[in-house]
Amino acid sequence: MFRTHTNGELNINNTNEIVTLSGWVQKIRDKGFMIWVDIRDRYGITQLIFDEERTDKAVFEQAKSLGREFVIQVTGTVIERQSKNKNIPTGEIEILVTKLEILNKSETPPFTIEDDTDGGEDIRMKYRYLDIRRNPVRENLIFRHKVSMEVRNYLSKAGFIDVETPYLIKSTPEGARDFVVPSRMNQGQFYALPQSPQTFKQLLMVGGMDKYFQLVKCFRDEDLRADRQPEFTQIDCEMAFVEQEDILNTFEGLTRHLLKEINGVEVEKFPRMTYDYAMKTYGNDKPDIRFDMKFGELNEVAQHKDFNVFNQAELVLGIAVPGGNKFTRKEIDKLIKWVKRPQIGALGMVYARVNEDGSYKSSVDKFYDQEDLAKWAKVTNAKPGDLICVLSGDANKTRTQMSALRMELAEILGLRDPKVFAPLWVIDFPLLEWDEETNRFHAMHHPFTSPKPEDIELLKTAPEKVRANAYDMVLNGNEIGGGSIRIHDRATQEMMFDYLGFTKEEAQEQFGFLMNAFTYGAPPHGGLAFGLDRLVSILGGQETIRDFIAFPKNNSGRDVMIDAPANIDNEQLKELNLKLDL
RNA sequence: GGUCUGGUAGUUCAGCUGGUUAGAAUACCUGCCUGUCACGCAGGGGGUCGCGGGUUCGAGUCCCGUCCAGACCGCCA
Repeated sequence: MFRTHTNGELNINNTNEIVTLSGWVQKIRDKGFMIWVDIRDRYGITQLIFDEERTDKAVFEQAKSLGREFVIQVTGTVIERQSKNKNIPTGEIEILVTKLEILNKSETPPFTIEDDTDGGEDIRMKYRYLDIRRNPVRENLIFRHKVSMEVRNYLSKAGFIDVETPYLIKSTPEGARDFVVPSRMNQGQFYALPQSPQTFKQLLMVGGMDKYFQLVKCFRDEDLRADRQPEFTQIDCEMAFVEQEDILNTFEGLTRHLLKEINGVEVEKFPRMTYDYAMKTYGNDKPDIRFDMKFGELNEVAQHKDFNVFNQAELVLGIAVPGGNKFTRKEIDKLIKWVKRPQIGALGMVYARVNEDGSYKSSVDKFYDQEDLAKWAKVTNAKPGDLICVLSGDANKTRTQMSALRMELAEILGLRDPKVFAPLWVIDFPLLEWDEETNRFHAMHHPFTSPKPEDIELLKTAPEKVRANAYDMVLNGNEIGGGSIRIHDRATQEMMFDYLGFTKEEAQEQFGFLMNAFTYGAPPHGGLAFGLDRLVSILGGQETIRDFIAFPKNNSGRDVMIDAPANIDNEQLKELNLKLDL
């Protein structure tokens, strides 16, 4: 037997018991006459003691040979410590060791296995198995486990059936780039890894499964970000015989359950916001509503004077920064420099201070008097002590820039509290989106999304105005889930493919299986998918999803631990009938 | 595909307008230490300054190229 107890459970009540413990050497404190060794496992830390008087000489010498991260097994007596450590649960006792066995030695690890490690991202990823021994990473993985178990339990109890769908499927040109897998048995042909099990879950609805869910890996061959991995996990769900309202209620229920069980937070009914409103008010389809700073459109109150920058602008936008008047000139200059960075791309920023006495001081006093600025304050809802920031130019660009500035300001002001949760639904997304590159419409969500019946007529005259039965769940400025009511009849689906620029033959070749299925009694259905990695990281209060993934990829899509992707040898290429042209 | 930032000891970093033998902390090794728990004290070892080229009497430092890492933009139905 390797252990009678874990390293986190012994306390003063176990005094005088003879126990066996196993674990890793966390720390050795050699005082000469006495050696303390902290032994660690997943459950905690227990202090071992070896001393000249009470410990057998051979064991004492053996203890001197230990090093960091050695795996050891000890047997000894639980004794009360002379000086106690109140910071850890086992801090009142220690083990007077009578038998020490080194189960495995260890090289000196490349970084310290501590909460505040000295290791950088790169080295931690290369030795991820050591990184996982650290409390924060281990706790994150356990946290993820808790979230996914809550999800499974909740959905299972609600009658959802977990069905696995295939990973080796067919490449389609819509959406993100596919990861492809060559087929040996079908030379010259390729599988694709699914970007999502979309069509399969719809076919499950045709198959009468009614309520389906799956915690499923999805793959997208696109560039990475701090919150984006090439393989990621979705909580994928679909329901038949439902309207949008049923789906919103079901998954609002799930999210509320998670916030309560995982975070102990009760939230109100989720606010709903149309896509148009979100874009106009926050410049963004995933607004962070933990704080206010809504956009105010200043065209009417700022375009009557000689200030040409504003007069020539399509849109003049202002936001009121709460308490922003306390910013120094230097801090404001820094903000101006920030919006002028190429990533943001604003040409400048106009600002107006709202003094405590209600008077104004702006960077454009030459053009605007107190009365003008009072109107700005009204439109942006600025109060005394605030700072009004104004950007102008092309409408879409200005909204995007202001949205970035709003988030930056919230960050500076500490308004993005990870312990505060502000979920909402964004609804009525546009069905189509014009793509400049290919000069045609793209499905904004995906081509299986149904248009709102009352907007279908617009498809002929103003396709960009057609709204879809599509919705996103947004939490703290992140899209954590999205879905739609799907098309479930062949004619509408054919029409959609037609609008998206597919020929009849292309549509049939790529999605014939789905449209055929629709002709055999497909029920009305719809669903939603959550990004589990992102959801977990937000509930866990952290920015990056990487620390909630056991073995993540780096910025360039590489696994630096196993060094993948890698070359394959010529034999393998030959077997697949592939030639490299590099 | 693009913008920005970085690459110096095992690790995290400092190293100014180019100028002796490239530093600190931590980790590691040795010794000392009668209750440590971020133990303490003394000593020691440890460097292809990412790589290639250039400018210069002289390059960690300046220039060009390149590779790697990170953040962001494009992209992510």
